[in-house]
Amino acid sequence: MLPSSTVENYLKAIYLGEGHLADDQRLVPMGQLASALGVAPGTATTMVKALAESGLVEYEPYNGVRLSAAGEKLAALVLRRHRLIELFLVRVMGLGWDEVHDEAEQLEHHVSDRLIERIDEMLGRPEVDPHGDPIPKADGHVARHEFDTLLTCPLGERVTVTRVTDQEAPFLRFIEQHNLMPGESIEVEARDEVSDSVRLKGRSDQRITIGMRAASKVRVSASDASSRG
Amino acid sequence: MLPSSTVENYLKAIYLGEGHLADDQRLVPMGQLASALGVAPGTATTMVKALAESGLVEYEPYNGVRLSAAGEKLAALVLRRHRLIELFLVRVMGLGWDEVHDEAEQLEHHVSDRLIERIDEMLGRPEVDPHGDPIPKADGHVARHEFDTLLTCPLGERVTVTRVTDQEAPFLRFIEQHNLMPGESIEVEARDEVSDSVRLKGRSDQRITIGMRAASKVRVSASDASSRG
DNA sequence: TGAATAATTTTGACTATCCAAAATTAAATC
DNA sequence: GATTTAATTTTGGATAGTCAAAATTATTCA
Ligand SMILES: [Mn+2]
Ligand SMILES: [Mn+2]
Ligand SMILES: [Mn+2]
Ligand SMILES: [Mn+2]
Repeated sequence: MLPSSTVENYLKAIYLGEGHLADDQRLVPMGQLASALGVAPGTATTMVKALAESGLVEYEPYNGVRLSAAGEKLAALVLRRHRLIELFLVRVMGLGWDEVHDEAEQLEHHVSDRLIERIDEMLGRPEVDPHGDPIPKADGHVARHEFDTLLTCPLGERVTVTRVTDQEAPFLRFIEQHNLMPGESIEVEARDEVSDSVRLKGRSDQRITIGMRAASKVRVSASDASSRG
Repeated sequence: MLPSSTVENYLKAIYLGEGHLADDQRLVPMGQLASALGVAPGTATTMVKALAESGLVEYEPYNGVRLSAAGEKLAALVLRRHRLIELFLVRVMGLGWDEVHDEAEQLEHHVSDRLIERIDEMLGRPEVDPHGDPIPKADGHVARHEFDTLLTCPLGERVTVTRVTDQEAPFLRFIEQHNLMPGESIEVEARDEVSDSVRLKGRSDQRITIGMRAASKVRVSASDASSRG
């Protein structure tokens, strides 16, 4: 009865897919799901129908799929394992933040509850992973902070990077090389629609200009008093 | 082309099964293999024929199966991962030596070469796992020490426990509770065929009497100068 | 050496997961 | 509103791994 790694991957992909959507209409389209998982569309359809049978998702033909309460809890626990493992690999094993995602993608399905509890304890019950993604609690509850991106935050004010929402290694290495990792204090100097670019002032007034697509993947919060690492 | 965890488990079971046998006639019978893996006999037959197709084993119908050179190397690498993981879980994560085997049984298939290298480095290139089992090198080479068991070692001489060849948690807990773990210095006082028992003098002259079956699972070496932790 | 027993292999069938291509439905466009 | 396009589902088929039970081969033992 325990879910296979395939099932866990589907649930997680739906969970993450739902994130992009509004609170009411949170149906993930089949096409998006299939491409997120790297399977053919028909495969996703078949699989989702099976998941619906076992009560983990609700499926609306031609519209998409959403998680049931049970499915959402399971997905959150997979994500918890994933993110705790990522942080563990960076902090304890000394791996780079750009190489832990793929490793966690495998291990998240094969680590026992007992070991996860050990890791959580050893890391001091952390709230976020190396990319700033929140770590769900053991009961499946997730703290959902809403942050601005570099596209929506105020201009000319110091802000702190809180989260980088792209797991691709080359992007993460770029972020690291330019001191834009979570915790860094930066400022958006200007945005230009025409050139599709955003100009930043980074650590020690270092200037960088990045594209808007990239800018939308960096989340920030106001750099004043109230914050939690 | 990379082997599935099922294939890895078969190769490892054959490798370990061969251990019991003499150097010439090292064919593992199908029945033993099937029961080691917890599958039906017919399943093992089918699977072994497939392994033979891909050149990982040599299969003699009605006689049994042995590893090819390629299969032996693969098996040794799986065992390397298994044992490094066990030691890591005990030394770094603080798990008990009686609970790491099952965890390692899963993780051995899903940990990357990179992470294994990190673990090996972090542990200081260890030679043996928490049970005293030798850890194969990255090239597949294994140091095969031959040790006496408590059934064959000299009577009335101090010896050092080097290895405990049973992974069952209750047995390991028994060993631990009576200070018979690898590294402990003990002495066999007497053996009695009739009562099927072996009397030991343990740490601080503590006396224990165990059965011969159990005694055969504890390996020891002479307690004098030359030894390697 | 012939029958009884034990080990092994074969057969037929099942589940989970996947793909390619055809068929269908929905959305967009004229 | 009819037609083209895009998304989705269906169909037919494949692979890996498994089991139960029947058939076969080997072994034991009288
Ligand atoms: Mn995964
Ligand atoms: Mn992450
Ligand atoms: Mn295993
Ligand atoms: Mn071991």
